[in-house]
Amino acid sequence: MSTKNKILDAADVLFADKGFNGTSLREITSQANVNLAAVNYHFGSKKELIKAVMSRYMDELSPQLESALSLVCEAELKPSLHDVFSAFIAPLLNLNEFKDNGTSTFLQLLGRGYADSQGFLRWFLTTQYPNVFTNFTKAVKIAYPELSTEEMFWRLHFTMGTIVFTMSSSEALIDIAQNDFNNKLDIAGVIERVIPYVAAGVAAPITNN
Amino acid sequence: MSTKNKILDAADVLFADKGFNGTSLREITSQANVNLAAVNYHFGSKKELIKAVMSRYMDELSPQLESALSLVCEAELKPSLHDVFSAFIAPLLNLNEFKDNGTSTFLQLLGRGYADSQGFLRWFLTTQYPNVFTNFTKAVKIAYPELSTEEMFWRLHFTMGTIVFTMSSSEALIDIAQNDFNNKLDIAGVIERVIPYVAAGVAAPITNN
DNA sequence: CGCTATTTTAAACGGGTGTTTAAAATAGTC
DNA sequence: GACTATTTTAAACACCCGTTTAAAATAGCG
Repeated sequence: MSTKNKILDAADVLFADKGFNGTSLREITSQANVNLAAVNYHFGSKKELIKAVMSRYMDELSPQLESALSLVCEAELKPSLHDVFSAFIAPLLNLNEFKDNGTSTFLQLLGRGYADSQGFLRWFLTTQYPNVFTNFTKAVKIAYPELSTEEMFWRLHFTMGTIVFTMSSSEALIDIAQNDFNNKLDIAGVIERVIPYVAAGVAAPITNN
Repeated sequence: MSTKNKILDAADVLFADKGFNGTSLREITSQANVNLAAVNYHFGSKKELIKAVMSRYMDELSPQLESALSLVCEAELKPSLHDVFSAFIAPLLNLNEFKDNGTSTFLQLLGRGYADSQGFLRWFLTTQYPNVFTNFTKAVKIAYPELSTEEMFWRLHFTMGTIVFTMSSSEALIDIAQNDFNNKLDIAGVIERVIPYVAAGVAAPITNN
């Protein structure tokens, strides 16, 4: 395996676990059995390494997400919000075949990216992968046309928050669920539980103010 | 003003803005016009300072929250979920009188605490202020008795995620809302928008699996 | 005032950070 | 097989971190 991939593989697990700021290049390179300077040789800087880690997932995910969403939009029947959000399930779970624990790791990374580094990752995602966002809002608009653009903006951000936060602490939650309720749950189970929640949230009655 | 309070005031703004790990003691003390060593003299360590910053808010908030929730529980009519979640509004907004931008700052701090330092703040809150959690789950149980304890566990965590994530990036979102929709919004407006969302999410139909 | 206790201060400590350097090792090509 | 280009390596760089020290300043009090 190439040095570049060894670094990427070590980095995304550590980044997901301890955050971008909380993971040092020395941890990454020693985990990857690679010289410290290799990161700056192959990627240029730590910031570029972070971008590369995220790109590896997004380049795999975003085409699947786009086609799943356009499939929902072009269906015969008008889709429900539950249909729209369910379109995310398969592409997200496919990340598990792309890489071990890919789904969980990617969603944790997403959560880290929103908290660390003052929103630079948000900028990166929305500028580098804008189609995912526009296709998604288009699908929601079809499923719930009464919702104003502004109201939708807020509710989609609430949804983003729910997903990202849940997944970034999903391992701890799964542990608690297993201890307290003796219910063995995995990442797919969490996703199936969160979909009805966010669909109902977005579908909430419109407030009049 | 005492050195201790000067440090606390500088710390909570900086912590909210850049996270706990992302803020150095040198930034805090120079912002507070105070000597670097004062933090360790008055608080013992950075970790204890973080606890002190959170305690200052929680000690103000938690009694108000407890009484607001018990008031909802003891009302004549069975409360709706919207009633339960609305019980948070007044106590949270009261933080603005306790301190400038108190509501926004506190919620941002909460969001930071969940992301940084691998859940030590979650431990701190649930062990030091457990009544808030138990009263809240009690209230939800009254409003929606059909919901199993396990399902409630998950939905309350989703809710926590929505709130925390939204508020930790609320300033950026308010800016976007103002530019794109020319709609001047403040933290109270965000709270009023998120309440219907989370209430509907928790009230979602129960999945059968 | 004089004495003690508290608080503030400048300086240093030991350690970790991302990045750069220049030499050594390896791979690729004529 | 010699020569170039790419990759790897150990070492050092400059800087920031939380914490500690011991002396200086201040406050409180009989």
